[in-house]
Amino acid sequence: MSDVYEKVIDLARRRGFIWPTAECYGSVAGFIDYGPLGSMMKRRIEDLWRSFYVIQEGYYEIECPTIGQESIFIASGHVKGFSDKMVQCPHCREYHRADHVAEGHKVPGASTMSAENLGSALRDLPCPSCEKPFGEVEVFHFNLMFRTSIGPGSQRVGYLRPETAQGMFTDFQRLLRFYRDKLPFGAVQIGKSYRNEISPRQGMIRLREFTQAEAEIFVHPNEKSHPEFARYSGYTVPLLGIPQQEACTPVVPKTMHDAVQSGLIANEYVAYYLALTHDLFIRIGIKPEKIRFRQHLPDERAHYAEDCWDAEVFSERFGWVETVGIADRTDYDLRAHAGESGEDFSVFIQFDAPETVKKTVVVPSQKALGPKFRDKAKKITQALSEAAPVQGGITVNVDGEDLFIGPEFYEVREVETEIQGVNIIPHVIEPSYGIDRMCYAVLEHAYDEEIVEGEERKVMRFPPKIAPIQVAVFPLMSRDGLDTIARGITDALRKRGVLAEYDDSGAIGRRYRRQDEIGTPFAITVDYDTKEDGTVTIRDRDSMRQVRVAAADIPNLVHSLIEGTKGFSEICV
RNA sequence: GCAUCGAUGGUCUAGAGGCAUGACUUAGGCCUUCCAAGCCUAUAGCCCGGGUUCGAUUCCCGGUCGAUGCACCA
Repeated sequence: MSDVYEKVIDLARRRGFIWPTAECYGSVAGFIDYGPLGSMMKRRIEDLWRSFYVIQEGYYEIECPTIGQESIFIASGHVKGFSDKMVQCPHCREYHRADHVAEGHKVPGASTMSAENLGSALRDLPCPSCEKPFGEVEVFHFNLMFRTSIGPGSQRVGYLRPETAQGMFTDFQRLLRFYRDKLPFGAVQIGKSYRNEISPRQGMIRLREFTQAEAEIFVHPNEKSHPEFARYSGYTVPLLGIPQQEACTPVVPKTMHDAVQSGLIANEYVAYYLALTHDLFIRIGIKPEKIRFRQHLPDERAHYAEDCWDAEVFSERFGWVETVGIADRTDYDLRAHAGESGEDFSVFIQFDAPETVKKTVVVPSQKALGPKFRDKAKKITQALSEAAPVQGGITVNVDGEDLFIGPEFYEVREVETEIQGVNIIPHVIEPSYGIDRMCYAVLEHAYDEEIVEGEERKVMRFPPKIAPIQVAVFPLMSRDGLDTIARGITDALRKRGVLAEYDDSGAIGRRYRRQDEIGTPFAITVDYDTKEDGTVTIRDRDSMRQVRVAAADIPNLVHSLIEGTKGFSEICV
């Protein structure tokens, strides 16, 4: 038991936060089960995320299938781009990225080469592990997407989604209607995504099935000022921009206002969600000194992305872990789906005032054309209105025949037309959260041990809002009617919507410690004074301080302590 | 996926080719008027498959999971 990771994972396993999946069959790497307390905590984190994105921002949540048809992922680029060309050395049986090996030996165009060509390029190159030349090898694609088929005996290919984002793009037209054709708007989704990682390790950090919370915010390409930017413009966030990374200088704290003004962050939208993420991280219990925002370097950023930042959280075990990605993805995704589906993914932007455009046009005279040209009149009319406006006769081509139409058959007129607006393809701002990584960070950062009267006390210092069990209720002795009173208080708390646990087994000190270890923020104890004056003690997990309060006030008091509208120190006076 | 090492009650651990230790936890009881006290009792274990052997949890081989290194990856 050396580092915090082992202690945290041990505690999480013992107390029902995180379990290896299906242990009775021996588990599989990259999959985990959330136990009773872990599920509760994860749900509370997701709900806090919702309170930011859905309630505060007004981006409604949608829920799309985790299996998608092939076209979706052809459009998104995952069918092509989400796979690696791999090669196995026939001598030492090690796997390598074929393109990386070729690049290492300066094979021109290695990164874009086909599998066949890469195979022949590798023939005489030495294996990076055993140095022997590869010889005749097969270069194969390893796609990180789980592939399946839809329907019985069907040829229809499906994939388990590798991200939740595509659902918001494929529902774009419906969403646009839902938001009554106005930009900006956003939609979010919390759900499972799947990536068939080659070798997942690092416990909860790299999973094959994981939970993402993603927001896709659709904005006008030229209007990237967030309407609520004032909320976070003075908010300071630790930034590790490209300049800092290139100069190897430390993180700089900057207000969002300054970061946007100086051009470090591309626009207000990106900056806004950086600050919001920081805000959310603090609220779920991630330590401020273990948060930084790192900007993607130009070569790691997707070619279409305008700007991209990762929120990284420091872990004693894993170092800086990317937990959230916040990117301005421009119009790439919508254009991709427009191209693949042939549908229109644009938004009509109405001008404040219609623009009037003066144009000279040809107005054919139907009255004159009809009698003269009979059945050809219709086509001639059409051709005339598209012709350049010249006086004195126009030659038009109808059914391969050039016809001269005299000036008596048309009129050249100056007209004013009104243009009501323009069609644009919105840009997408995408904050994408790895919920499992957040859960791990919360567990690791909450873990604490201290020595109390010569005994080690393990405490999970979760924020009250995140703690799975919100309050524990104990009778000092499980007799003399104290247990009945305590059960009554437990019921009253439950009626108030508080998750309360009753416990009367063993010594009181042991019961406090049990709750400390699972991070229950408050404990109510019913003692003999309760029978006299109707008061109970309420104990604060972090300070271990106790105050007497009226038992009748407990449900409302605990509720406000959990919601954070009241702090424990306030009730101590 | 490769290489090395490991796997014993829920947790930590002793152990040997022939009855599997101890501690903590948990449960029940006694005791106890606020921070893992004490006493009694109980529950619970040799990762899976194959081989060698009269007999394997122990030795051998394969697998699974975990740790580490390499590779891979956000």
